[in-house]
Amino acid sequence: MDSINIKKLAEALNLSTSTISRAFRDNSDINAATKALILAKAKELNYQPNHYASNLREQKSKTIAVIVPELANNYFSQAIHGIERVARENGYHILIYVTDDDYQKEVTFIRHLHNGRADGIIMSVSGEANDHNYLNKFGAKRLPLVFFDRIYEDIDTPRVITNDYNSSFLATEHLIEQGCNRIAYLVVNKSLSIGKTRMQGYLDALAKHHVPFDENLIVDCSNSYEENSVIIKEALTKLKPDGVFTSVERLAFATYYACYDLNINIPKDLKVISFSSLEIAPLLNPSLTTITQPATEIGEEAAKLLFTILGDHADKNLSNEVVLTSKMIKRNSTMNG
Amino acid sequence: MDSINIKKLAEALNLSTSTISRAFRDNSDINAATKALILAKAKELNYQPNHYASNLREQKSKTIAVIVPELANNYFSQAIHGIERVARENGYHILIYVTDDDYQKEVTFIRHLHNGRADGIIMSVSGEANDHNYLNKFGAKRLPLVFFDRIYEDIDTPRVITNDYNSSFLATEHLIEQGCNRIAYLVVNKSLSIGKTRMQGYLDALAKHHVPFDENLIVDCSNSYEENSVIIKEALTKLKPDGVFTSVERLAFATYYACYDLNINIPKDLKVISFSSLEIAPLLNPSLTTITQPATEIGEEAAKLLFTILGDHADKNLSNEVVLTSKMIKRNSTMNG
DNA sequence: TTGTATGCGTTATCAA
DNA sequence: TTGATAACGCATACAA
Repeated sequence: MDSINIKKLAEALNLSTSTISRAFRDNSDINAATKALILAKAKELNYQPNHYASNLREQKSKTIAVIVPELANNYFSQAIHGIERVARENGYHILIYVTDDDYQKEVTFIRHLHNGRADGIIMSVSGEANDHNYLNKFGAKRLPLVFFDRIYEDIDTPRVITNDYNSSFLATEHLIEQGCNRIAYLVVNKSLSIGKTRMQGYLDALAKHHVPFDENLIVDCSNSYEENSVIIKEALTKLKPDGVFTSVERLAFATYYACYDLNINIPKDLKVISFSSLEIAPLLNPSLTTITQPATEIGEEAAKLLFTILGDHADKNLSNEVVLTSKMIKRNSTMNG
Repeated sequence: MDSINIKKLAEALNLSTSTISRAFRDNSDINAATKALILAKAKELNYQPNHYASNLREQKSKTIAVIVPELANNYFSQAIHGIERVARENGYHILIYVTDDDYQKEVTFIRHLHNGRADGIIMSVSGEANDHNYLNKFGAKRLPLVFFDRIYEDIDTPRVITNDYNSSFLATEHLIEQGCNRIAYLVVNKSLSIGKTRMQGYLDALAKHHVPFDENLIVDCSNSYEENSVIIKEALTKLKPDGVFTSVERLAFATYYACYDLNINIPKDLKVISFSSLEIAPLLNPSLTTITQPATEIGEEAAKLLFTILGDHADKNLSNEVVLTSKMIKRNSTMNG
């Protein structure tokens, strides 16, 4: 192996390894001149302190892991971008893990991360329907963890969420004001906390406006594009809703496709509103009314929260929950005439 | 520190650390019974071999770095997803770095990755316009590197690309066949190899069909949304093209917005075709004719290529270039009447 | 301000 | 089949 290391650099300069080491650590006492000398020679020889040796020695990795259910989703891409930015500014690196909404993968990822590879975890969860008590099994050794968007309510850890209840309430109210009284609510997994919160806003808005609630109008969809196509088409033809509120953007897309196929006119026959971070919602046919979550900001806040925890050694009374505000943007998919 | 390590586990079982270590390595000779015993106890105590110690010892990290210009882009999200999948299957982890199209960041990332943190790099480049000779400065120590999509032609390293020249040729020909003879070509950076290749297809198609080439119709755009809006509106009004071919999807979106503002009807007044991996292109108004790259597959191939290199110790004659095929999907944005 | 010596947690070599 | 020991590359306590 002809690769450079601290010892060779030390020999080349006729110095000891500790002096070399000090040149790369900001706090240590070292003569400015020797430091400059060392850094120059290091550059020449392309030397960098070995990351794994440093981390083994210092017992931390300057790395955080990000676990998301999916990547082909504007929301998560933007959130990751936000996390990446803040991490970079703090000198941290990020590892990405995609669960594909598979609970088992989530458990495996988390388990394996507890081997020193990461100093902390930022996660949007996948397994609400399953036992998430596994997170409590690490005892005091559990890595600092921050949830964003999709959370486990019974796990006590900081989280960044949006005002979903309120947004759902307003979205439903908007549909009612536009004249809808048979509003279908499309959800991927009713038992997900995010699904439940969003559904409650829907229910309460119906109640407030004395719109009768029909349980059949809660349509439970899947993660499969093909299955959803069937489910939604059947719902549209059998239930004849005049409004659709979808809890995630891909269900809105599926609704659009279904309407194209079934010759249902949006917004004339059916009004559609959706949670979505799609930047080109105005370009859809028709332009889609959205509840837009501040995805990038959510990622940034989650990262900041994690760094606060990682930095703090005493202050444990940091705010445990950050709630950001989504914005409803009315477009043609819910307009009249 | 109450955390578990190999020594404590050894003590707990009255065994030596070497035996413990062997239980976790598949190749070593070890009594099946003791191995089972060790693994059971390890699970009980939540022990996992420390990643950094292992890596320091073995001089490899089982980690690859992925560097992309941006994340809020369907193409790169899908590509990363593909990379992630293959990496996972091979027991590798992935680090994500976003350059925001900043050459300096790219250089910094690459430099810092040469400290053992990653075993290899998969990158779509950002700095074609700059000096990319920095990649040759590492000598024999340069990490295995695979390019995808946006490449440096003068750097000798494996790459995964698509048949861009051909796609551009066909796209331009399609517009000509639809009756266009003033076809604008919108590009982000003319000097990027990907921009050049794609442009050549455009030029050759014009030539083949004896459509006069007007240099002004090559419109050089930027990375700023606002700037592009101005540039494109001016191009549409001054140059009066009857067709637009955009080299990246966000320029197609910008064109749509501009046309909405200027009351230009697509496809009647202006036909639009674009490179794009947008899955909801059919939902746009009007649905967008695209040249769709197999983004996920590109990511997968890039990862496979890298793993071939990482695995190979002798066979250096592996194919240095993988070319995948894009597909043109005709939709309403280029249809007549 | 610099050098010496030790240990971080693991794996490989060698001996038992 | 198992154990003792050295080494991976670095950072710190302590000595000089």
